Amino acid sequence: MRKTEQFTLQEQELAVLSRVLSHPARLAILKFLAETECCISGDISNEIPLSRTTVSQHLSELKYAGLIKGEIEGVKVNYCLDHAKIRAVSEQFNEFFSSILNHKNPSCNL
Amino acid sequence: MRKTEQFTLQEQELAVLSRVLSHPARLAILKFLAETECCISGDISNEIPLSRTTVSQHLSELKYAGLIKGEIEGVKVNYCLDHAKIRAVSEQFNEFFSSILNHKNPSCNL
DNA sequence: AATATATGTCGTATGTTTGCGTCATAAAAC
DNA sequence: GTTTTATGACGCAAACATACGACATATATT
Repeated sequence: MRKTEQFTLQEQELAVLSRVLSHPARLAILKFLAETECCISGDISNEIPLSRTTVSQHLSELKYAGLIKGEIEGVKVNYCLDHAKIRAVSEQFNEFFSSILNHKNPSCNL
Repeated sequence: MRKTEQFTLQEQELAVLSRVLSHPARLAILKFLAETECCISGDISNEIPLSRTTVSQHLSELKYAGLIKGEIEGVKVNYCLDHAKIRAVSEQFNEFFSSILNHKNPSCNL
């Protein structure tokens, strides 16, 4: 039903990234990982006001999108931000906003 | 079901903005409005590969979020970007990304 | 070996989004 | 005043997302 394939790759890509950022729990996880730098999955579940399973799901979405990395350490899993990817995503948003703002045309006066 | 109220206002706000940007049609509409500066609703429906009703719905979401403005002109409606709001949103994304990137801590080596 | 701990996967219920046809409204053209 | 045109609102079906308990797995501890 969703007709995403009708749009440009740039639009699809930025839409997917936006979707990943469109849940407050995922933003909270990113912020928490930024503060702690590295931490085990359990710590994150304790910090986020949702069940462990739900947090695990959000973590795997963030990982799938490439925003975070996870490393198994025995029974535990250590998660941390992928700074390079996040920088790239930040750039992508910046470019989009710049591109739509730099078309200043005085004929518009609403 | 969505437990958004459990999170900070900043997180909720950015999540809502991200959601608005999370559909390629809405990104395409923003880009089209940037190129044409001002245009009537009908022009947008013709440009976007979705039905007129669906485009109208996306337009009202963008309008509700404040990213675009619409001005009635007789039977037609003239839409255009709200540059100030878009600049503000761009800033909000920037601040979020900066804040999570500026916690460089050498103890993380994944 | 048995138990405890950390984590991911699966199934499922519920809520949300998307897409579109049909209808309502209101200005413009005739 | 009737018809045409542009648009939004409404209602519905299909798809998708969210949240979570129960289960599976695999490493540690005893």
